[in-house]
Amino acid sequence: MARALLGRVLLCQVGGARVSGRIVEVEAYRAGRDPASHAYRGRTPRNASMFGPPGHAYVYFTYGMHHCLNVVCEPEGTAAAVLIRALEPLEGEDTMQTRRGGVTRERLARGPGCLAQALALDRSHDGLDLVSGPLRVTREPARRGRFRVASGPRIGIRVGTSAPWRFWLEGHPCVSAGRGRARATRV
DNA sequence: GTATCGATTAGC
DNA sequence: CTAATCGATACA
Repeated sequence: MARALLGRVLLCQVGGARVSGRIVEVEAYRAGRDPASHAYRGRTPRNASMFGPPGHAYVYFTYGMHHCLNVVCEPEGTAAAVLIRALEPLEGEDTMQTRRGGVTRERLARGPGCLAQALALDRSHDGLDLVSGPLRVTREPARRGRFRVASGPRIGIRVGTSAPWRFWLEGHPCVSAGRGRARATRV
């Protein structure tokens, strides 16, 4: 599921503007025994949407200042999700520039917290239907251009670090980390 | 009730 | 490397 999202377009029409970008980096958080998953210790008000229907958003707040967007994957009752870590901006670059404080195009949505800021996402968007709502992954086929899919350990976690469940378009300038020298496995 | 820690980021 | 900053979580 995580790899299937790479190269697809995420469209966001919240906050009175239309913004979109191509997904270039994701991480998978598995159901069951993935200790790095927010759902590892069961259902709470925070992670409830992870246990909800697939194809919906799980947006969480962390470090007292950042929001992050996930796509819920498994059937209702099974908590798995894909964290969307970075986008290549396509539409609404000006809007994203305003929200992000005038950083370079490559950095507009590079990193999960930056991505949510560029798209103006917060907890009010938790649970949104990503198929038909104002925030959605479009149905057009994935376009990965010249980029190949690479994989490696997930970022920013202290448990579950051995699983290579981070996937990105190798060499893409909008990927948040490990550009060039990352320990990566070609997929 | 208090203490600790984040699926992060920007800055030094 | 650390500060920022606050909700969730762990524990007394």
